[in-house]
Formats: sequence, structure tokens, C-alpha cells
Amino acid sequence: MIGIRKRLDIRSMINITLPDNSVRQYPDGSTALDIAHSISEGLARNVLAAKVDDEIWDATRPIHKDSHLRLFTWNDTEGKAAMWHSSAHLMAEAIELLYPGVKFGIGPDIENGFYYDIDFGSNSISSDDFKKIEDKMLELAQQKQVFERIEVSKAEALNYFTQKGDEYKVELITDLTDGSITYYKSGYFTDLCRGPHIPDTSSIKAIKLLNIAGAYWRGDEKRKQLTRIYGITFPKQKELTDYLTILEEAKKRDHRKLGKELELFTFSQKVGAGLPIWLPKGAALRERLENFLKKIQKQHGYEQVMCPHIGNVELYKTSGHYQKYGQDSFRPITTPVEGEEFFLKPMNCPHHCEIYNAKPRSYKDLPLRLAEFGTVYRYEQSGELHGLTRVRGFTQDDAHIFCRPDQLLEEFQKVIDIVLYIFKTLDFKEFTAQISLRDPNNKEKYIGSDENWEKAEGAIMQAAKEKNLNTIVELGEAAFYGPKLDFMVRDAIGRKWQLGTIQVDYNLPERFELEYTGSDNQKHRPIMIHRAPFGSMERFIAVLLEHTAGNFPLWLTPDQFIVLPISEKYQEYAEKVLQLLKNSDLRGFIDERSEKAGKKIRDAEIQKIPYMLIVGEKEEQTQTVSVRKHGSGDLGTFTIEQFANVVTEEIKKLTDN
RNA sequence: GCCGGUGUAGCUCAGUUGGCCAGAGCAGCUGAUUUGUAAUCAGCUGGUCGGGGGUUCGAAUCCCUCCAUCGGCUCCA
Repeated sequence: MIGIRKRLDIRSMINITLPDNSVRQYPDGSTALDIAHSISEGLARNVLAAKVDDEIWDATRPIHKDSHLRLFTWNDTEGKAAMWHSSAHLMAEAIELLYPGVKFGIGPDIENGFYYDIDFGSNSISSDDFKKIEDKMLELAQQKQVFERIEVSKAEALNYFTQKGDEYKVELITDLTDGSITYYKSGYFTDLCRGPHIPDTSSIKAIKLLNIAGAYWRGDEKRKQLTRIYGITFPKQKELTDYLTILEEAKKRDHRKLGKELELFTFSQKVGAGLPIWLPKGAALRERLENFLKKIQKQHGYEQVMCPHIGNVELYKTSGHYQKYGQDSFRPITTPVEGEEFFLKPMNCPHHCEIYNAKPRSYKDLPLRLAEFGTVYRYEQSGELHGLTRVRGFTQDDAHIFCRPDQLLEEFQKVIDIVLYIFKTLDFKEFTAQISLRDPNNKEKYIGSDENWEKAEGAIMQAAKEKNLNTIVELGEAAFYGPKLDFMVRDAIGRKWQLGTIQVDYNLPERFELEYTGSDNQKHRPIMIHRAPFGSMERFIAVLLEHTAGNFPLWLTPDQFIVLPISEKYQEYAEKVLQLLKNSDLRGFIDERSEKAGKKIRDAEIQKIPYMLIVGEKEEQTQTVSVRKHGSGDLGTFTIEQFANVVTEEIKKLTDN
């Protein structure tokens, strides 16, 4: 069906139910914008989109039946989405005018802004061209271009884009069903689009193109790479300025920057890309974090084990990792005489299976919980490396739980408890529990029987449900041998990273022929749970750095205090203070430089040391310290013992929750 | 791996259209100062301008290539 409905002279009335459940009558064919006008002019100016019953609509689309209506403005997610989606069209329009003949892929709104994937043909483009495009966009936006929705037939749509020579749109249309296809036309630009859009471009007042990147057409590495331009727009210039300021602030919390400034870790071109080197302060911090988890694990019946860093190729053929990842691994290590092949250990599970197999197991031995801080090496493509969050060598806080079927649920839930305890202790409030299942349309990517997959997926969902976890389900995110429960946390600029992971595995026990003798004196197969509450030490510390902006909890932080003698005369007393606090198991050092107190304080603040202890004549006479707290200032005078007690108590409170 | 950006002293950055011995601040070292809640002063050290190749009378600056790094894409056992 084509085009514009005829406007009737005498229209019947429709009932519109508003969010407060009040019902109002409007002429048939009224738009959300009309209705907004009837409520208030201010509202009408701000309406960007509307929800008509359960669908998000253009505010300018005529409504022809009794409906529930909700209006969206910039303050609503849906309003922002409509604005950014329309901004993508605006950008495409500007680009089409500036670079005639370009072809368009897709251009959606995203969490913060929008992008458009464009085939620039022989034109090459870089961020230097942004200004020109932004200016053009502003010019077009000011023309108050109206977004017009047009229904078209499939044949018509195919014809239009074939003539235009845009093969990407043709491909998209081919996959659509006839009767549901719409165009949106604004100014000089017509796009295949489901909508909805804002009424017109005049609400787009501030525009910033953010970055440019290659993006494979339809996410497929084997297909052509288009140029993706990311941007964001706002209804007010000030909001753009604020947004950019927030981005700048977030960059200051980048773990790569803080890690260097706080001397936690470094990288060396000579050692190799993606291979972090832990400096003394970082290594000590990491050790504290390991000890924290070791203590919890000990309480939960885990046993520590240790395995070599390499494993014979046969180990990985048995596990199936060789077939899946052999070609994408660091090249094998071979022995000079025998020609045996070894792989750098990319995961700990096969080794742990062999520990299980080292002796016969009884049902009474289960669950068997084997834990190891296992350092593994994985070849990651060079472009994927990223600080400590994506590396080629890292240490997993790994453990494998071998259990009987009747123990699975409880064991899984106990692991959830550990993860939640850690998150609580370290104050990670915003995380997502993601159930990662296999892609039902792509089963050949996975090993194992359907039956085992179904059992494993069912177990995870049941455990998460009984623990009242607020979960989201992602298809296709499972590991190749089993489904996972992943705990996702965002970094400073909003990227999502997987930290903790818990996985149910029926496959490796089969491949390694793991067995236990049951009470019936028959052989049975155990189930394996893979779990890493931190995920990896590297990634966890990276995310922790960004969450705390380098102000680690007192029990973790490298230096808990610094003693600042006012002058060299008080050096001896400073050493006494240091010694007494060390005796109380606190960490710190003395700033012995011949600098003024102000300078020493400034430097200690920059180093984010929680407590600064200023000592001079007064303090020496009364055997006290003047305490200044990082970020909050002077706390007054304490005896050394008082200070030690206060800090010890504070540490206790942080770890005993 | 792919697209685009970046690479100058330990750190943060200047270095005009290719042109004298490549600069600054901080850090470091030496000396002076002996300091009371976010920067005391002076002097000095420190760079094959990411590596290699090329163009040129002349390259930090232009070209090629490799490496690292940043933002994405793809991937993530």
C-alpha cells in the first residue's frame, strides 16, 4: 500500500489513553504531536517520539484507532534513540551531498549516539574531514527538515536502490517481507528505514563526530569493510560540552594511565606486546588480592594445585582445544631430539583433568575442588590487545570442581556466592549477570551432545534463578564446550568486560574419561564446573583501577600511609613512627627529601596515598602524628597507637562484610 | 588480522611551508635552604626525533616498510 491517507473532512473520534490512565478523545488521524499540542505547547516543542500501544512511533504518524499513548522527550531513552537515529540520517545526508556516489550500509542509534556504515568507494576519509561534515549537518539541521514516512512495496524499494546502485540496501531489502517496508525522507536524503524519527531536524543543535573505524559489512570478516563514522548530537550545546568533559574525566581513570602513574605495571616492546610486566607495587597488590581469594577458597573446601606452563599436544587433542584453537595459538614448542610438541598452556582445565585422573576416585571424594592461579598464554590478534584487559599472557584465578550430578546445583550456587561476596567486598555495584548460551542456529561451533548441552544450560538457569540473580541471556556467547554464567562490568568509558565466569561442563569429563565409583560400585562420570571469580588477575585489577580511580581500598592499596617530616631534624622520630606502624602490619614509608611540607603533601596526594602523617616538633614532643587523609584534608592529631588502631579497624570493616 | 589516528628526554608536550649544534616544564642528579597541610631556589645530566630503507645539497618534518600504541571492526578456550 502506497502513500498518504486521504484526510477526511468529517473524521470520527478515537480514544487515547495517557500514562496516567486518563482517556481523551481526538479526531481519527491525530498524531502524537497533535495530542502533545493539546496538552501543552512546551511539551509539543519537546516531543521526539511516542509509544502507541506497544510500538515506538514517529510523533508525526497519524493514529487511527483507540490507543495507549506515551510521549517521549530528550529525557527518555526512547527520545534520545529517535534523536540519534535521525542524526544518523542527517549525517548520511550531509555525506551524500559532500561525497556524491557513496553507498550506505546501516546507520542505527547506539547507547551514546549513533553511527553510519558507509562505502566511500575511491574516496578516502579520515577524522580531518569531520569538521566539514559537522558543518554541513548543522546547516541542514537548521533547515528544519521534516522526516517523512513513506510505505513502499518491496519491488519498488528494490528498484529504487538498484537504480541508485546501492548494493547494501538492495541486500537488506531482499531479506525483508513485502508490506512492511518503509522509507524515511528528510531533505535530500531518502533511506530504507523502519523508523521512528523525530518530527524534524531543528532539535539537533549540537553535533560532534567522534571517531572513524572500519567495520565489516554485516559483521562478517570475510565481507567488505565499510567505513563507520560514530557521532553524537544534543539538543543544547551545553549538553555536548558536558558530555565531552565527562569523556575527558573518564580518560583520567584509564587503567593504562593510572597503572603507569602508580607504578603498578608496565609493558616493553622488547618483552612483547600484550605481555604485562608487574612492578613491585603491582605485584604486591596482586598478591594481596590472591591471598584474599585463597582464604575464601580455603573456607569453601578448595585445594591449591600447581601445573607446568606447557602441555603436550596430546593433552589438547584430548580436550578438543587443539582442533578448535591449535591454529590460533602460539606456535608449538618442540624438543630438539625427540621432536615432541608442546603448547604454551592456554587454559588450566586439561591439566586439572589429569590431576583428577591421577588416582581412582570414589563418590565420597566428591566434590573435588582444585584451584590454581594459573598463568596462561593465548595468541590474540595484534589489534585486539588492550592494556591489562586483553593480553597474551595472564593469570586466571582458576578452579575446577568435579562433582556428582546431585551436587551440581549446590556447587554452582556456592560459586555464585563467592563471586557476589568478592564483588560486595570490592564495592562493584554495577554488574550484569549474563547467561551465555550456545547459538541454536550454529550448533557445529560447539562440541558435545545436545542432551548434555541442555542439561548444562538448564542447570545454570536454575542456579541463577534460585540465587535471584538479575540475569540477561545471550545466545552464541557460550564457550565451545559449555554454557557460562558471566559477570560483566563496565570500564571507565563504558566498555563491557567479562570478569567472573562460571561454566558447567559435561564434555571434558567425557573426553578425559573421568570416572568415580558410586555407592552402587559402578563407574560414573563426574560433572565439571570451571570457575574464575576475578576472571583474570590482570583484567580484574584493570577494572578495579578504573572503578576506584586508583584509590584502592585500604587493605589492598600499595602504601597505606606516608610519614612526612617537616624537616630533617625530625627524621629520627619519623623512623620511629614508621617502625611502630610496620609493627602493626601497616604499609608505608618516609618522604625523606629536603622539601617543604606543602610539596611533600602535594606529591603524596598525587600518589593517592590514603594517610599522610606530618611530624614536626610538636608531634615529637607529644609522641603523636598529625593525620591528613587523601582527598579530604586534616583529621587532627593522633597518638601513633590511636592511628594504628583506627586504620586497623577501618581495614577490618572493609574485609569483614 | 582489517580500517583510521598517533609515536620527539623517565613523564606531559613545543618544534612554522624540509634549512644554523632539536626546545620547555615536571621527574632525576649536585648544591644552597631546614621548611607546618597541594609546587623553595640555583646549576647540571638526559634525545641515533619508534626501527629500517628511500627522495633531497639538506629530513623530526616528504615517500615506502616494519614495530609499538590509541579508537573501532572481527575474535575472545
